[in-house]
Amino acid sequence: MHQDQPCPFPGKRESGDERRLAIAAAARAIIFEVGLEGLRTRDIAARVGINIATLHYHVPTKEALVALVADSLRQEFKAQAQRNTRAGRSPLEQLRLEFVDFHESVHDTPELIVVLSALIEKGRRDPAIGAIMTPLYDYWRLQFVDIFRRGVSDGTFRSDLDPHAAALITTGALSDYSRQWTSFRASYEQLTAELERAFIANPSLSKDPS
Amino acid sequence: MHQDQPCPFPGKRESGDERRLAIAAAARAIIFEVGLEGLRTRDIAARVGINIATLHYHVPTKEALVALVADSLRQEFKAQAQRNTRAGRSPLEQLRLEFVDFHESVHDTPELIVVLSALIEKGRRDPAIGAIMTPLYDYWRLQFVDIFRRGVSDGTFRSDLDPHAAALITTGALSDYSRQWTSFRASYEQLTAELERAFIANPSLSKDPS
DNA sequence: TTCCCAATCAAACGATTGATTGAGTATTGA
DNA sequence: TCAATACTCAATCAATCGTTTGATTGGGAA
Repeated sequence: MHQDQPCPFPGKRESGDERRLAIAAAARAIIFEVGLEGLRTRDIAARVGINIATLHYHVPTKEALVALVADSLRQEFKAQAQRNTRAGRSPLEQLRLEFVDFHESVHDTPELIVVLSALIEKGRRDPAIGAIMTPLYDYWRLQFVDIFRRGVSDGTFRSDLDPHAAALITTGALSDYSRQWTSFRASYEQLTAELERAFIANPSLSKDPS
Repeated sequence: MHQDQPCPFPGKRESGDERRLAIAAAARAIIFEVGLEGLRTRDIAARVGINIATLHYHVPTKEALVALVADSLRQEFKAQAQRNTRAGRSPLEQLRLEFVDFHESVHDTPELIVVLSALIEKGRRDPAIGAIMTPLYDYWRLQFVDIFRRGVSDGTFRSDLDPHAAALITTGALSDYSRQWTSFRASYEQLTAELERAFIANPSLSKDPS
């Protein structure tokens, strides 16, 4: 099995944090490839390039390992959220920024949304995972709630728009698209364009009604 | 483990088809409870009330068993589609019928959409499962494509509406809702109402613009 | 009755699973 | 220099996994 450079300095050990990071990354890749039902501790250890006992030294149980993956996702989303501030931008600009960010995220790390979905589903049954994943998904949706709420106030979006429902529609459409884009006959651009048209205020008041 | 009346006539054996049906139902229930990663052939056998060897007599491998579950979903959706014909109804009526049908389906058999999602995700890696699940999900979405297309023609929906994109948004929002409805602050009625407002033609042409 | 065969089961097989043991080796601070 | 700490691994464990074997049951056809 492939092993992505376990250590930049051969012979030198990685620190505990680096190991845990590498373990989480390997676990993610495997979940992406064979799903949670195909996740084996031995495969993770092999991919990181360490012994199975070493894996258990850093992450005591498989349960803790899945929680580690969940937390690594949380940290990654948190970092992404802090990277680009949306201050001073109009609601429509912010919405389009979210669309672009999501597309880049799916393009750069396609495993991300797949693993996210798998863990959200697992969080439905496992409270420990749910405690991490549910707030994470909620946070993403609340970003849209905020955008829509302010867009309604300034007249960008329809006055009868329900921010919570609209946010739910948006995140649902985006995540569904990224899960299944292979079989869709609509491009991402078509999807986001339709989402915009679905929510923006009626343009016929300022445009020529045909 | 619980066992739901394996045979109406105690002592009499079930036919092969009945057994396979019961096996599929048991497997579905287990997938709903513990996910694909928790699915064990022994647990299925125990729930049906048969020996593990008998299970393998009817369904040779675990792989074939998952395929059986996928096919049982396909048959169920097919039956549902044929049950209620939408002939002679307006596009908006048909859209609302789809909303009601979906809500009833989620309410009556909440396991359905969960197992469906799990198998669609598995179908992303397993061609045998994908061959069953992808057309199934596509068919559902195409129902909406048809509704939107005809709704655009007769002026019910926006003239600039993209039927494929709108269908993708609709199915994505519905499936996402049913997967996560516990943490949403919007009700199903709010969701479907917002979906309608997102797609129907601008009412300001016939209503008083404030 | 006799034979056939779908259906069933108790028991076990070989492999794999997550996890542990105990003996190490490198690193660090005193 | 030395002991404590952090880390690693070969070897192994008990449990569980999907699957198989070989025998048995019972109803219908010949």
